[in-house]
Amino acid sequence: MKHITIKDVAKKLNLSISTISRAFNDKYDIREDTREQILKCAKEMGYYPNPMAKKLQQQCSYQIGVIVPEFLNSFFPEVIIGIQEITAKEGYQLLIMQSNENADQELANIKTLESSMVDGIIISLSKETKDIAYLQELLDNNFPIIFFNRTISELKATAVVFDDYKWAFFATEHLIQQGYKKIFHLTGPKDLNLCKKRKQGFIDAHRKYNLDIKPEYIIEGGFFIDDGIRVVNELIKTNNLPDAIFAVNDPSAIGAIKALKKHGFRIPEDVAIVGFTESRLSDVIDPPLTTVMQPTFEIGRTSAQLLIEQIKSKHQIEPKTIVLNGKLNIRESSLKS
Amino acid sequence: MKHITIKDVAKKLNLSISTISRAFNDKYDIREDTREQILKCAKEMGYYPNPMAKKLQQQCSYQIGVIVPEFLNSFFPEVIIGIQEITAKEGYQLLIMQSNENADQELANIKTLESSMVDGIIISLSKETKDIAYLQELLDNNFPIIFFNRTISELKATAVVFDDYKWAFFATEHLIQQGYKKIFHLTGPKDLNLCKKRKQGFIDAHRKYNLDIKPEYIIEGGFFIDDGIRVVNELIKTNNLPDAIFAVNDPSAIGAIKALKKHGFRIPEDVAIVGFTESRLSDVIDPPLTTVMQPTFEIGRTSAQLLIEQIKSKHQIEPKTIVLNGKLNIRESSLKS
DNA sequence: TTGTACGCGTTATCAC
DNA sequence: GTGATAACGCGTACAA
Repeated sequence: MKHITIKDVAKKLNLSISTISRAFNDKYDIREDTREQILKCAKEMGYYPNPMAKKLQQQCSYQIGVIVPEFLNSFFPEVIIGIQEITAKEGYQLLIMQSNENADQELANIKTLESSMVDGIIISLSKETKDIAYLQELLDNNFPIIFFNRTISELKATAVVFDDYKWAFFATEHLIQQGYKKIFHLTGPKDLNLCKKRKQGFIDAHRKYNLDIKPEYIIEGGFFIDDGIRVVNELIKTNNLPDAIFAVNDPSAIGAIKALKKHGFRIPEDVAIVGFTESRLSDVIDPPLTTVMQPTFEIGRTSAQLLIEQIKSKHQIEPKTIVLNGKLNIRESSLKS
Repeated sequence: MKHITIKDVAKKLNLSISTISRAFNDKYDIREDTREQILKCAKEMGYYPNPMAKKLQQQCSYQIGVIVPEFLNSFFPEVIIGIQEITAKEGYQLLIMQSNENADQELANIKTLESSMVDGIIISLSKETKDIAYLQELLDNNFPIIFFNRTISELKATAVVFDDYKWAFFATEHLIQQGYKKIFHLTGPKDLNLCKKRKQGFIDAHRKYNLDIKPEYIIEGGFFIDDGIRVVNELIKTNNLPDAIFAVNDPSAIGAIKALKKHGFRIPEDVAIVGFTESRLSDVIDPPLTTVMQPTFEIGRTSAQLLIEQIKSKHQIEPKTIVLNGKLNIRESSLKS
């Protein structure tokens, strides 16, 4: 099945290829009837411009690279759907890659995308990324990159983030207002901004209510179910359980719930739990998990919009940080009966 | 940041562009030392062949389209990861699209991918797809397409599927062997092969044990949590609960569990539940869900391998159906105490 | 309004 | 072993 080219159409209609081309790019003068004739004939012949040739000619790929740490949890897929919503409308396609939470893989992905000549990149950093030299170099060369959710302070770039501080504050405040006194925080990878922010929100909420936080109230956890299980098992073993737990994210919270239930503790009667980042799981776990809902689709849409803006504008755009808002979904896991 | 081209390298080294090109495509004669010199210099200058030009010249995009119904559940993401494993190695990139379980969207995706000149497509059909004329036309034109999981009988094409019949049979048999007698089956969209197969497995397992299936034992459900909830609520209302339920997939099973628990029924004491298609959720729900594990990554890898095979071979390849194997993960939700 | 001719950056087919 | 040169399919100054 050989592809029909512009030449075939030109030959068929006894016109030059430029005329055909013009009919398809409506920024040129062309008689309306020839234009219509061409479009009609082209459609009949099944012609459409060869994207490869077009890209080569225009020196841009109309493709956007997306790098996420993973897409097994629903968070990143939802963001990607948001991105796709915008980019599809503008005629861009997505090359989606995952870093697997691995900095080397991430760098390799970036280089692959770069050499694929994507017009821009939307990225959420892996949890272990520290070396940002290469990214910064791209940014300095005016290559369009938008960061979302997972960012690093040193990076001078446009980012779409969630107000982690505020909502961690609210989530903690919710527990305090429910009357819980001894509240533990399970943190995530400590280099990530969002973890720092969530931790700070946790601390400042206590400050507001003049509550003490002992050092052992803040425990290094992680992003996965297993992290929650591990940490809570340790607490149970050392007989040092809190009234309530504020986990850095939902999987971690779910791990905590599973471990507690396994040892016969009731939730929220014995220990209340609050998660972060509404996920499909929060409504499946028993009891349903109180958690902070992030505007995942919105994050995607905003990132995509900013990126396309940046791609289209030829001059440098001043980096800015967009902070999106969320919501606290209160469910059984944190309700004092 | 202008890109370095082959010309720049040629000029710098006082060589012709053909020589440079040869150095990068090692199928031609070239003196080893000039070759090394070129590669070294190119690296210093930051040159790499422009993929767009290469693609135009070679008339193939080195990109593969992937169309899935959704990627919010972990099933499709896992398949995609499997696909990526293989394609990345072979230098192909993925254009991932989702049909949103919508036949029109699916067709639009196919056409977009086609006009993007992807070298092939890997697709899992939406649950409502019936009109396969366009796909069949592509296939007849020798365009490489691999179907996985969701297929339609009429389609003459290579497919990678799961042995839905066998494992539905085993899952049902497991319930029967546990001593359950009145077992209901919640089905999925009835046009999909996999739903028909799972239903048949359910029926034949009963036949093997000479158990009757009354018509009302088979209930039209759906693929989502809400479908499970809806159906079970109806059963509760009409006071017609079974001993056990075999659901067409995990979300459906989880919906059933949620509805039952909400009305105070215990699982598995009052009603046992078995799901299908191991998902992240099956281990989060309480009690843990007995379910059939599909080799998601393997499905992806196999599909990718077959597709690449088909892309590389110029002549027609006889359609074949690859059937992959699974495993029954027995957990609490189906264990008679 | 339309046609001619060149360039985009490669690879491939010739000569030399 | 290396260098011209013609494709690949398109957009677009420039000429007509």
